[in-house]
Amino acid sequence: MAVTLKEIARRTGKSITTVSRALAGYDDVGAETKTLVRRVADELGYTPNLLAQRLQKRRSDTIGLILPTFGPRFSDPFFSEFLAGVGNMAAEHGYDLLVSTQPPGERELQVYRQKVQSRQVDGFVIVRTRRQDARIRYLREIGFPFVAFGRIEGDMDFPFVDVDGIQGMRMIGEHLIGLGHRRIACLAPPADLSFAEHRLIGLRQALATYGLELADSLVRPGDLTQKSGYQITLQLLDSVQPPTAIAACNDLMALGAMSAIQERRLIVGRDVAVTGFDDIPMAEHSHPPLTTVHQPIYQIGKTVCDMLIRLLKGLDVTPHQVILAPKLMVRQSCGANMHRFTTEKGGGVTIA
Amino acid sequence: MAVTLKEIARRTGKSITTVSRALAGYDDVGAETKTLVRRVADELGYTPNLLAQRLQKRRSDTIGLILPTFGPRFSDPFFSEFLAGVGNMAAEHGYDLLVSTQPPGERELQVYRQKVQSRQVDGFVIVRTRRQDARIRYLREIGFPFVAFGRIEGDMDFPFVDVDGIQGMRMIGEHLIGLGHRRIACLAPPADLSFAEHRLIGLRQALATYGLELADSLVRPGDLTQKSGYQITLQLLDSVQPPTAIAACNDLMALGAMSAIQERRLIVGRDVAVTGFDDIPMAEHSHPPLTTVHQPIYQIGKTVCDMLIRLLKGLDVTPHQVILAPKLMVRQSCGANMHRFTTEKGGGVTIA
DNA sequence: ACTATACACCAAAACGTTTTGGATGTCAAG
DNA sequence: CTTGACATCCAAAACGTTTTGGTGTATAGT
Repeated sequence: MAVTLKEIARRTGKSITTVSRALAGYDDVGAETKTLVRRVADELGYTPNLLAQRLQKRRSDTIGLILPTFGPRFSDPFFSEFLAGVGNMAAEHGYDLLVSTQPPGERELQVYRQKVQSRQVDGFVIVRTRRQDARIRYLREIGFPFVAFGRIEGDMDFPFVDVDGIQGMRMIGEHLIGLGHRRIACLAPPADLSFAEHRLIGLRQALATYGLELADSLVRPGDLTQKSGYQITLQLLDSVQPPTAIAACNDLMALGAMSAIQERRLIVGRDVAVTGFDDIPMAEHSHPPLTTVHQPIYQIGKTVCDMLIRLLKGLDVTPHQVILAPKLMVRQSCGANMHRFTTEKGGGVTIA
Repeated sequence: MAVTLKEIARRTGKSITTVSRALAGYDDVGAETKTLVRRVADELGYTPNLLAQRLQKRRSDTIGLILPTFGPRFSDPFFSEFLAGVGNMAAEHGYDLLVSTQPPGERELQVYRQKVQSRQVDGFVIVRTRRQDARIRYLREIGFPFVAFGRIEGDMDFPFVDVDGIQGMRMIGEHLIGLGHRRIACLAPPADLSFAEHRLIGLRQALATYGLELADSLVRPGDLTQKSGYQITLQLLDSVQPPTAIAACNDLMALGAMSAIQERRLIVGRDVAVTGFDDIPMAEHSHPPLTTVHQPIYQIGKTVCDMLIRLLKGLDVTPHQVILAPKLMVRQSCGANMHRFTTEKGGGVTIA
């Protein structure tokens, strides 16, 4: 059977109280008693029963993370990296990470409510915020602790971390325009996502600076998967006036776009430029390497989790709203650096 | 404050016992009392305190899943899909999923031990088994419930699900040989992983059937990432006698291999054939689409979790060892189906 | 000799639930 | 009027921990 405080108390001839306090290091326990208790506890391999501890302390020491999945073939390199960041930080502070998957919708909120009411978690990490985010509205309403990755529309008096999507996409836009592109298409995210808006605005800003406009026909909403990037790009390439550049709002769609372009026997970077957003590990090793905007996803996961833990511990959380500057990663899919891409070894055409 | 049984008892004028039993549906509670109690519970929005419930029931209704991550830039599409499968099945049966990340090694086992001893989880899902798997050895030793995805070396009297890697890789080998390849290189997984051995055996078997051998110099162990596939392939291409086909033991490395080949301005499928293993979502939409072996990862996640839950509930778990037949997905990276790849639309050379 | 002050300890309550082992009342049968 | 069966209810114990509010015993100060 599991070893309990009671058992240690019996063996040391002390009371349960004393044993508990000895192990916790209180100084109303004698030095000898302390060492005795600790020795016996070690010998028996005592580990406190967390369930009991949590009931008594009235907190679960658990952080909730509910992944908004879409369908069974859910596979997002973005999330696995984020998860690692959150998970490691949580573990570092002795918190558990309770992970759930639930597509956005009616039931999603139920899950949050249930976890709150049954006191299963002490706080939530919210990912992929929506412009109108029912999760955030609910949690704020009841005053339940959470930290979001991403912003929302309207009142934003809550802790979050976000990357400046406007600036990121503006950099992409300016870079593409600098390379001579004028007909730029955008593979947009679902419109209800917060970052969708930002990224579109950023792209529009870049174009506006040069007196250009983003034609509605060139803004194509996808679902963030490689497949949708692929399909939309095929359509774009088959249109009467295909774009010369495709700015995808995430890397997965950008990779799909590259596949589509290559399938049409066109050269990415030369015939059509492609850019992404996220800088997932794969971006660096795709062919050609993907020009994109770097988000330190792992680090963001850690930061978000750290902020939440500070919040839970009642510590000061400043700044409680962090907007990170994105970093443009110019590689070859945009047509810049083509010399590297073509001459390095295998010969072939050199475009200086 | 939170609503408790006590509060309901107070309001209904019944005892805590009766309230508890009424809600649980015991039939030693009068019909009227039952409805009364339920009504009041509903009105107050009662949700049982899971911490208390679990302490009393001496189980955590929680399944542990510890991801063996490597480094901070951990990003494996394989895991996110598996996670979704496990998570959904767990949720369906009212179980929580406790996710942790921990690189293999000394500390990893500590984490398992700690979760077991503190009664944080009722059972584990083990992923990416090693040939000598300390996790499995430990859990078996203490008789703690778990189900593994993957096998181990030696005594295998424990529940697991696995895909027949030998057969899968044999199919790959035979397919490549059928296409005329004789110099086949293998991008192998780290040797300590269980499936590494199986896949190499499968490939060797295929070659042996045709009186061929797998030269040691062509077996290159990687670390399963795209980056390592990329680097190893560059080395292979630069060697005196480059292979005509590269059989990667997972899709990520295969994708890296394709990048490397393309960077050398060679055509994947024509100049060098590439194959993968896993059939991650990305495989279908890479360029060219990746010939690989399909593993129903989401489904495996569900099955593994289901088996574990049955185990925990004391239900019959038969068969408790499942080996799934893999499915060869012939696409274009291997050089088959090249007509589709080249002629579909964009013109260019047709290789019938 | 009396009061402080510190020190070392502990019984009991509490956290919120489920289960155990009755208690009470009613009704029909004997 | 008893007896037994049945239906309905509940006090108390238990799960394993932490905290509260003490008690008792030296030692020091007056």
